[in-house]
Amino acid sequence: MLNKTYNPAEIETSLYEGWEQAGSFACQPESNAAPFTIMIPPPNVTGSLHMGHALTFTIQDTLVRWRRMQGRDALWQPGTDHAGIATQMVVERLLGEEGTTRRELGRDKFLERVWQWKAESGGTITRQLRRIGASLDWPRERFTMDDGCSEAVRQVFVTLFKQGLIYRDRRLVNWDPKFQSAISDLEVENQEVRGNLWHIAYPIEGQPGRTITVATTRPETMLGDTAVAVHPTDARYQDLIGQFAILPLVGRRIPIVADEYSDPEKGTGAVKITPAHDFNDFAVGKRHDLPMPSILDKEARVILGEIAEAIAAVEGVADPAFVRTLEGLDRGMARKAIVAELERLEILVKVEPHVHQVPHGDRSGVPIEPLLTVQWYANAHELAQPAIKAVEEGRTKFVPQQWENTFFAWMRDIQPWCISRQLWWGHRIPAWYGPDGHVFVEQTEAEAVAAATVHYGVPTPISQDDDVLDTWFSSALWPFSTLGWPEQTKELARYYPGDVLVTGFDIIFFWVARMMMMGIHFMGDVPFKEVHIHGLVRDEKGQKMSKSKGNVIDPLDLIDRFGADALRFTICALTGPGRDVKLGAARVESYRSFVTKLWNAARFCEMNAIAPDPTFTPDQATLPLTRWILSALNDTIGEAGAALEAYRFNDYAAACYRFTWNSFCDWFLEFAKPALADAGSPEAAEVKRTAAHVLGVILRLLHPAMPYVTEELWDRFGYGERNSLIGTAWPVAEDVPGAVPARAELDWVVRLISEVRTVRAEMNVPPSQLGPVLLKDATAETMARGGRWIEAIGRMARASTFAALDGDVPQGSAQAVIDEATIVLPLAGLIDLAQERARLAKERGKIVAESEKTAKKLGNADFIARAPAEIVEEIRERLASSDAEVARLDAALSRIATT
RNA sequence: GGGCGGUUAGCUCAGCGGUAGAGCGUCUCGUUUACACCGAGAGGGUCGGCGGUUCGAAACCGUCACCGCCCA
Repeated sequence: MLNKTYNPAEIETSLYEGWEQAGSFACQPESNAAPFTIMIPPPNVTGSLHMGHALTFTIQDTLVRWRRMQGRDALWQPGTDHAGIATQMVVERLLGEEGTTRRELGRDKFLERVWQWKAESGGTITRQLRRIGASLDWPRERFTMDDGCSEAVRQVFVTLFKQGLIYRDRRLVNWDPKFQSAISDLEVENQEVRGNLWHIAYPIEGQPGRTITVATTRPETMLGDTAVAVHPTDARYQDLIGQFAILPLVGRRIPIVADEYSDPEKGTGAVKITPAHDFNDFAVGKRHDLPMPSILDKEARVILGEIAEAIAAVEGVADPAFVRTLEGLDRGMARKAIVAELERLEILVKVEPHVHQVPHGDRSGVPIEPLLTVQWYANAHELAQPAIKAVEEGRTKFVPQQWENTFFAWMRDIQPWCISRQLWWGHRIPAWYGPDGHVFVEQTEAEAVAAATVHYGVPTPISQDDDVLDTWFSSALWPFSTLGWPEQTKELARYYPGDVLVTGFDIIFFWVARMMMMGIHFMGDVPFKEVHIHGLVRDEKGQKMSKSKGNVIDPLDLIDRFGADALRFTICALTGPGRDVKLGAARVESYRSFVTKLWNAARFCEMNAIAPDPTFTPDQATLPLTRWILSALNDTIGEAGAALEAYRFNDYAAACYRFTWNSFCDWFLEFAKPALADAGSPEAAEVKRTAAHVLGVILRLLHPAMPYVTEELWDRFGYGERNSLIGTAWPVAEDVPGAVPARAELDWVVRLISEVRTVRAEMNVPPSQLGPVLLKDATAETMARGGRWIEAIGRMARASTFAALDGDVPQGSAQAVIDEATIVLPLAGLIDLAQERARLAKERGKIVAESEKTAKKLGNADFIARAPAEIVEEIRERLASSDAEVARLDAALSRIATT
């Protein structure tokens, strides 16, 4: 016997282990089935499961389980990426707690330590993914730092280098002073900061007393100024273009240049140019061929080395002694000192409070310092072109399609991709330098040594580049490196390209773009045929979840409280295309009711000895009841499949919910009760076999969304072996004979019972009070139909008898209209006639309004002339039926009119 | 400043040319042997504003307002 209530915690773990041990998640490379491949954007190895993961993995698992049931050979490739910065940070923090540092330990020991950490703690997220039921092919789990992936990285790097698509360059990068590494544009977050706009007067050379006032948010960078820029058309400064200003504090003469970058509307219209510490200034510096001295070091402390020769004493403007005191100061301290000195010199004209965007490292949280360094770059512009083309040509499709625009906008304006990172944890760049700095890029040290020997003519010591590659460099290879590339494995041939990449829109630039570029370049084909972009998970109020807001919901907590199925079904129910998902515990709690409802329906079936009968097929149905539910089931199968096909998880969930609760439980099982009680009849046998069939289909339809409870019920009922639902075929609609009349009949019964219930409820007739249900003016066919359902009408409409009414309506009757007939409920003494008249009048009012609306439409000659004939016909029928209903209501009213 | 998305019942959303819908919540009734994580019933909307196209607009077009996100 099933328990009275469903307890997810009791069964989830053992069901999952059962599937996993049975190899139910495994792909079948040797099979003839069409493959279905999903490559996950690998989660960060330091990560733990958050609601975003719960959303994306629920969607993916729903797709994978569905396709697997459809007979596809599903490969859902699991794994994690090595998350260079994040992982290094985690391990450094541990070292800090132990009172040591990465540098004290040394590179090799540190890396050992990271691997140790990975072994102990790197499996958190993969364990948690099991809790939500994700059916990933675990034995194939990969890690971006494992040997195979690392070999792929080296091969790709060397190949791209030799193709000229990877090169070293000295340019500005986003420098994170905390990690002391370059970071990606995408790891930079602009934060609004309340700062100041400092207006500083720069004296004009040779024109005593004349100054040009620049406005800046970063006065500390002025040590590195090499120009002042004004807009070419700015009338205020025309005569100064080509002149020189004296840079305060430093004493260097710097040109005043005309450049459109300067905005006449902002500040004073004159801006100081510090090419080595600002991206815009760098561009100005390039255009005007300006020197680019760096005045901040890798920890964002002042250095004077590159401007030492320029430092000069200028009376009242520049004091070398002051400048020398700045050396080694942190950028914040330097700002204070410089502002104070400018004040003292009385060349600080104005300080204006100013709110502006300051770039911050998304992990370190500190302001990013643009820094001139030599880094490795990939020519993203070139790699992007085939990726753009692939999307233009529809070889990769975005769903919803609008995200293509985001992809195009990013890819068409893509900047050189800085791929080197000044970290220890990651793929060390396979580049070695000779004593003269000549670079040898090879896959192994031995090959590099050999190349160096050839180059120099004698064996020559070389040393490897200290830097590692951006984590995304290896993630970009994931769709093929995990399949064994560069080996030409059978998996690679079979599962590449993948069918769909499922991810959030914030990931388009990260994985989607990069996987596209690398996939096309190295595999000659796109890495996935579709990209399904889903929304973000937010809290109930629509706020983004964040630790600082304290509104984070832990999916594991929700699973503990309500079960994985409830969480998963909630996610499906709330996931419309391109919509964010607003999720709170209350939503999950309410969808848990659905899981319980299914459980209880199954329990009811069990109590009535409903058991699977593999010999049953829908074409054997003979009764209106069974034909009706089987036909409705066919509709649901169609809706659910079409919804999943279109990534409309909300429609899929709603179709299953509606059928299970509203059709199967509310009506079918209720109608089935007499047949079930009368176990011996052929009708009872058919109803039972049908109930078992329908329940089995419900379990199959719901399995992708609610794998646990459906598998449990499937097994307990004996539809199949233990853990077999996951591998059972997805249902298809099967022909049901006589479906149309069966549906007309049951539809009528449902309407009759509902009408009677409505009238009784509105007239406050207590359910315990039974009464006759009489039909006036009903055709013989209608009466026969009602006669077949007399038991259900009695039980569900609280009817003592069901009969035709030939004579007058009994005193004190309530009435309602159904098709050609009028329902008469003789309730003398139980109802208030005045109230009943009011009720009928109100009903009549509604129908009259409807009738008038349609009549008006038909009175419009243009409508008759221009609307399609079938629409006109439909409106005519609507008018006829509403007029007929008004007439019946009028008759009903006149029967109980006061006299 | 540029772009994208949104604005429909108290809440969350579906509908995207032909009678305004669902789930949840609310109210009323109900312990009828699957289920109170339940059953029955009800109430609740000039579909953000204004124009336009059309026989017909919640839907299509224009415009404005407000909200959210992305890029400068």
